[in-house]
Amino acid sequence: MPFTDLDLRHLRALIAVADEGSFIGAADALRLSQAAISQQIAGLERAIGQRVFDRPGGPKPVVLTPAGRMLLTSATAIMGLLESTQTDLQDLAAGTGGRLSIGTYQSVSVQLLPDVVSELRSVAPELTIGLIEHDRNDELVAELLSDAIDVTFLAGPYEHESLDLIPLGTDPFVLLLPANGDLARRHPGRRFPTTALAGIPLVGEHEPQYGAGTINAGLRGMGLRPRYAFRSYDNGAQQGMVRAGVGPAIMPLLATDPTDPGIVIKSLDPPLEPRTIMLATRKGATRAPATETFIRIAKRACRARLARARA
Amino acid sequence: MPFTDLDLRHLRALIAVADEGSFIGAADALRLSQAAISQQIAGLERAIGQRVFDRPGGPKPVVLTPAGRMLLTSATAIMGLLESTQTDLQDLAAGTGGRLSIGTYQSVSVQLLPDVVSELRSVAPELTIGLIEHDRNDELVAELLSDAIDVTFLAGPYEHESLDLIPLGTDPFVLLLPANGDLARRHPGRRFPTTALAGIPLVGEHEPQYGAGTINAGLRGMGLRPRYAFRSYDNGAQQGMVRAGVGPAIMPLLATDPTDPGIVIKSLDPPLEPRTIMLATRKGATRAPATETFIRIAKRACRARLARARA
DNA sequence: CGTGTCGATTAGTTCTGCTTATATTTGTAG
DNA sequence: CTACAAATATAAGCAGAACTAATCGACACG
Repeated sequence: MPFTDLDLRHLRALIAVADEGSFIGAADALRLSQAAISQQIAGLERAIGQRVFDRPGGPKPVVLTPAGRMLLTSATAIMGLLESTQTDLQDLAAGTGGRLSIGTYQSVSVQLLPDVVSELRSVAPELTIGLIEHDRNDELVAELLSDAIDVTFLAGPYEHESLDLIPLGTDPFVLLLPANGDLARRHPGRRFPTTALAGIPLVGEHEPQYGAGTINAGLRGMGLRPRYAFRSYDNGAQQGMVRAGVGPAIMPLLATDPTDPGIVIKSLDPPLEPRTIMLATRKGATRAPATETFIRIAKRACRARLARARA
Repeated sequence: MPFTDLDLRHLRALIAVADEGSFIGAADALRLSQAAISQQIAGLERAIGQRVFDRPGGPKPVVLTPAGRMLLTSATAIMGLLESTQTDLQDLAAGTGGRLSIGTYQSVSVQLLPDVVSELRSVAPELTIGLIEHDRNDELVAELLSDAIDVTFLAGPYEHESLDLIPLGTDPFVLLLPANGDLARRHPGRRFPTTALAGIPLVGEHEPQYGAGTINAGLRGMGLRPRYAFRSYDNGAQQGMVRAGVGPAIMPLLATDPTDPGIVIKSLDPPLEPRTIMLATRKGATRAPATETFIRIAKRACRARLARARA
């Protein structure tokens, strides 16, 4: 802890005297008495152990010593830093500036975020938006708790004692089949009996990810023992494998591309417990206005997007 | 002037609390009571108009708000800057660090400075030495008065009301003749009658420089009207012209290279008023210890160099 | 539902910083 | 050389800020 006797008053006085060329001028500029400036500078010189001004006496202006020049450089830098910090803080309070870092995962990044970010940009053009993508909830939570991000999307069901969770909506798991395969022909309706998947190798995610765990748990809960013919982290790759006939896939609706003519999408009967899309912030932590704005926009956009997808 | 209510105390408290995770810990670290920290942080929050910590209550650690993080970033930067400034100031006081900028002119740069700088380096290895070279006194003085340099060599006679002048020695004007020319044969002694230069075109400096003015004034004072066959800013070039038989040159002894076999050096009789080599600093201005050291070394080196040259 | 661990608040004291008034220093004019 | 002008330094007193000690209130944990 440097300069325990030093104070911003001292630095302000130093700058003012250097600017004005006299103690009296500085006193005038700072709305203080000449004696106050004299004492400030004396205190400053006592604190650093060296003189910062030469006082020629009489009507001549005071001039900086080498030590004074050195300290003045730091003092102006500090004042500049404080000034910019002040405007940054005001921007932060207004929600119009600063930086907002958002944690996401793949399907959200692709399906939901573009709408949210573009709307956020139109509301707060000066805001810098940062994205960090992970595919596992616990990685996103770790980023949040280390303050690397301000807010994150999470896939539920999920509970965590240090988080405030904001549900945005539920994203049902659906079945993807090749458009002209056996299974699609055998079950032409919009629904597909889940048990009919017994013994069929699936296309899915790798184990450690969120989706695979809940899908497998749900299937096992119906007495099925899922096996996989192909696994990928990438939603597009999974869909491609389905199209190529490698096997059917169970994916969250938002992770699919329903415009693909090579596949058909069917709902499962009985359904798996749907994925919840949530936002999370640190429990009890003050949110920046920009974060609040983001949450509001995300709620609305998510509702709209899910309604569109179900249609 | 930003944050007139803000104080280094506040920033120190902010840093301590952020480090320790609790007000009590920070109070302990700063050797203050818990109430003091609480009031510091309250004052800080009042100054910036926003909360910097969320207090969860109970045994949980306090956490920074977005505004707190922003301010903490600036606060640590400021403390770091102050810390480095502190060590810089100590180096400056000890004369072992920092920067010393020296103004010079050509003959000093070539003949005197190498010795001085090398000795200065051995005494204060951490010192950064800067050189600024001009050939006219007033340019050097301008640099000094604008604080661009700490000290400068000057060629005298010279007076200036805002300068402290330190004479280092006198450097006599000597005559350079081609070793085997008419003039050298006609005046074989160590001295040369100045009036015998009447009507002979000389080699010399361009007008605006220091030397030319005093040389011409001195010659005119003896009834001569000097004319020039060749002029150059460069001392070596002038000496080369003498060697090539273009004409004789009058130069300060220190500007000559006496080891050149193609020329002979003679003293003038009667002599011109010799050039004084001086150092100058701002009048009444505190000198950094490094500057004092430099002056001491320069005095000694100059005396030694002039004695050697006269031999 | 008490108990422990925090932070906030209050009251009182100390100390710092400011102001007014005066002394001191330096340069300049007569 | 003296007097004056213009600047900083110093002294004394006062007002306000900051600190301490003690107490209160909130929250978590057992």
